[in-house]
Amino acid sequence: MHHRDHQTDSVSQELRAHGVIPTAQRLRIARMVLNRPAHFSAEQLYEQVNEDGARVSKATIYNTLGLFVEKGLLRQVLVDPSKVFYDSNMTPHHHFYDVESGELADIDADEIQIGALPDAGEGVEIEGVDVVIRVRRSANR
Amino acid sequence: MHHRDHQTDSVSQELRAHGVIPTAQRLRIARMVLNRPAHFSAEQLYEQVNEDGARVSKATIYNTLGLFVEKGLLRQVLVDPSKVFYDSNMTPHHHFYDVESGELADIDADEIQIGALPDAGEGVEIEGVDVVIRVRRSANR
DNA sequence: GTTAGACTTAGAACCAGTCTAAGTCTACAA
DNA sequence: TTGTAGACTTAGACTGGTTCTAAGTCTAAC
Repeated sequence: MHHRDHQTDSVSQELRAHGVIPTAQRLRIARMVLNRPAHFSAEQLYEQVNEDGARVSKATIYNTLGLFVEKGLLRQVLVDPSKVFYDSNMTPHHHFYDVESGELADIDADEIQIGALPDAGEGVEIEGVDVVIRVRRSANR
Repeated sequence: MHHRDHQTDSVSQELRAHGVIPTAQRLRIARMVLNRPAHFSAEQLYEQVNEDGARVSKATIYNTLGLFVEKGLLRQVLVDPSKVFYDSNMTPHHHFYDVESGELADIDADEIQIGALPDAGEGVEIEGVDVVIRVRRSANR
């Protein structure tokens, strides 16, 4: 692995702040994905990370994605039954999903007013609210 | 296949009304699943359908679920990254998803007021809006 | 320097879902 | 009643996203 200043740069600090030990692979992934709105699948990330010759294994891609989700650096987006998408935008927001192209677009949380949430019951904690608007860019025009 | 009155009963008519030719397998599945609120996976349906000795193949389970979704008799619910759930409640509604147990519960559409939807753009048709509230029945009590 | 523990890796394994090719059923015509 | 066509069902092979395993690498601390 090349020697870089892995200890002091801002991405490194961001990982530490979330309880993630920064390794070369995690930094490489974090630089491509965090601090920039991005929607991507594990496979897409794998290809992007290894564009210039294989460096990071698939197992590490999956391990890192799982870890980043667990530590609050990424969210999963479930829109395609066949694979998981990840979203680096951690601000509260929702999604347009183009059923035909598979494209995802963010919707700011304040563009959708959700009224009082129904009571979930005793001792039930709400972990998150996901809104997906499925759209079709029809064969018009 | 046993002889029953496949042509005139109400389930049969419901299938025909949705453009689905009623076969013995489709009727068996429809009777277990339609006209009753139900959340289930393909695997769960496969087991339930064949409780008393194997009758309906996995391929037919998947074919039938896909057909029923296409014809508006069922909806898919994407909450678990590893498999698809199906919902026989076709009235507009949303879901609580218990992250730990995997249980799904319906929320009536009118319990969640969604404000004006953001404009999706020119010639873009909204196919559906899915709201999932992820909950955790914490380790209390 | 050694060591321990955490991380990464290649490749095997897993499993939900799809495909294939052969067989079955049904409706209908002759 | 037989033949035929088209739609459906089936077992089992296959696919592809994801996870597991076991061995190797790295690094921080002693």
